Parts: sequence; C-alpha cells; structure tokens
Amino acid sequence: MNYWLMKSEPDTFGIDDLFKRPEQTEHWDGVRNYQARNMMRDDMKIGDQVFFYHSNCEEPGIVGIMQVARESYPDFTVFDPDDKHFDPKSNPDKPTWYMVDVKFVRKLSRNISLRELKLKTELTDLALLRRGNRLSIMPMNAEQWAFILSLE
DNA sequence: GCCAACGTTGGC
DNA sequence: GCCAACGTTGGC
Repeated sequence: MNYWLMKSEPDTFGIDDLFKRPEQTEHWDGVRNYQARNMMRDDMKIGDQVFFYHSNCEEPGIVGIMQVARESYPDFTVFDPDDKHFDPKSNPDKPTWYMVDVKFVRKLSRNISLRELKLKTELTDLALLRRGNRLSIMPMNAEQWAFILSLE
C-alpha cells in the first residue's frame, strides 16, 4: 500500500467535483510531467490512499481522501483536438502520458492547510514542503500519512 | 551537449 | 498580479 498526495485547482476540479461524479470516480488526466507520470504509471496501485490537495486557491491545503480505483492507462485527452491537453505529436500506439482513476473516499472534517503543515517538524521531509517542488503528484510514507490524519 | 529564452506552477 | 523555481525547447 502506497500513500500519495495529488494537487488540483478547486476552480478547475475540486474535491466536490469528484464527489459528484458517477461512482464518485474520475480519471486524473492532464499530468504532463515525466516524474509525475512515472509515479502514476509505475507505482500507483489499486487501493493506494491519496490526499486530495487544493492548490492555487485562497487556502491551499489537504481537503480529502481518495483511493486509486484503476491503475495507469493512456491519457486519452492527449488525442482529443478539442481538449485543452491535446498534443498533436502524440502517437496512440506509443502513448507518452498516462493517468489513473481515483475514487472519492471522504472529505476531511476541515482543510489542513499548507500554512499549518509547514509548522510541523514531523513533516520537514514531506515532498510538498520541500523548496521549489511543483510536482502535481507526490509520494509520502505511512508515518507522514498517519501524522497528517492525526491533525484532522 | 550547452544554455538562453520561454512557459508553467503555485504560493503569496 | 508578482515572481521564484522549475521544466522544456531549440539554436548553435
């Protein structure tokens, strides 16, 4: 079992949007970073636990929990000329970009904000808090996961 | 292979 | 809206 944190802008796709999806499940498309792609493609397994992080908003922070519902498969938005993630160079026979499906588990009782996480010495090694880390998908260990949950 | 220019992310 | 920190692109 692996633990992850995935970022999304609530204006684009927030935790409530996931909640409202059929089966409360949605594909996590649009990842266009190789490091993040590799983690999704190679390491994300069904049942892995994922924090839903709201970025680029009034109070960035962790707002909910999801789990991996389907392991990696090609990100089809790359082949759709009408999609914002369309990439004309992509070859359907040799997909570059992958995605997973995530399923809503629950919302946290409150937003555990970035501001608050930064104050915790227990989390100094958390990828999210490391300087300049802009990855949209980050791994964490079981201790970090449990500690963050204990703040709820 | 180097590196400057450019685009993006995301906190503030 | 600003800007730091990256990642990518493309000329050479």
